[in-house]
Amino acid sequence: MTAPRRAMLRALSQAGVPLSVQQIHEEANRILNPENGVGEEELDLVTAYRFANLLAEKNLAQRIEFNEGYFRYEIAESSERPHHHHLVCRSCGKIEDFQDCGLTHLTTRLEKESGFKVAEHKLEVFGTCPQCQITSR
Amino acid sequence: MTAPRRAMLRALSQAGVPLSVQQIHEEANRILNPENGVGEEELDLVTAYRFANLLAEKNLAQRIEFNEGYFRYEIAESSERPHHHHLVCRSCGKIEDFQDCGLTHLTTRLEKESGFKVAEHKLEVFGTCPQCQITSR
DNA sequence: TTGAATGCAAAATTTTTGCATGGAA
DNA sequence: TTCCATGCAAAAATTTTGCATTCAA
Repeated sequence: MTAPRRAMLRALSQAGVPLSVQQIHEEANRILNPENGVGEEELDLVTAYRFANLLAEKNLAQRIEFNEGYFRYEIAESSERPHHHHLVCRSCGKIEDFQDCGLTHLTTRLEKESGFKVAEHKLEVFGTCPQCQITSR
Repeated sequence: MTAPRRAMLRALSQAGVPLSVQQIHEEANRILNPENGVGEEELDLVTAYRFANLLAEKNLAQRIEFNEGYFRYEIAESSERPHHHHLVCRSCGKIEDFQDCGLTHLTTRLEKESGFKVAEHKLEVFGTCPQCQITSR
């Protein structure tokens, strides 16, 4: 367990929302040394890519997509942070979690109808958060 | 309406499943001239990128993500092809559609609980298709 | 001490942009 | 004719790989 990895894990857990590799890189560098500016990072972007891939391979993190064209990473489900999905504000990017997606019913139905064995589902909900609804009026 | 665009639209509609830009490019070239091999395409990959972006901007196509790290494109919902989601085989890549995702309930609940105005949801289901379940035994 | 993780450089891949040409309407 | 779409070249952005060095255990 090295300092860069500790910083990246901390970045992920304190963010509380899925982060892109770029964001992991930025946040982790801030944690390592808040004084540093851009270009004087101690943590290389390559290391962030490698670590993110590693986490995903080992199923320690999940890859999430918000229709941005790249992955975000989030610490895997656990008893502390159980199965959940995201409600994303298209305007300001705010992310809220929600649980009880109620998809077990659907899963059962699909398995019956299609013969597939369902392993997982990916659900993200997009809209406008309360603040942005006011602002945009 | 040019030949390349006609071919790309036809590729999308005859595929019936969301295609990546690379796939749109390949399929459209096949349609334009089945004799051509790789490297002698008449349709440039750049054109496929531009057209895919155009379709998405104009809401004539939807961007779909299957956790592959890139977008797939699918002709937008219509009365002929109403709101649906995808059931994707992780083993062979087979894609089946399904309707009645039953998420209006969830949407209502989320709007009430979070104050968000929900605009859309992304749902994709992953698993193993019947054939692959047999093969992998 | 030793293997794994890192940084740096470079390469590979993917996507976008600029610009002159060509073709549809 | 006129403007938009295209191809080609090049650039930009993103992600991966190679390798020597460093560091945690």
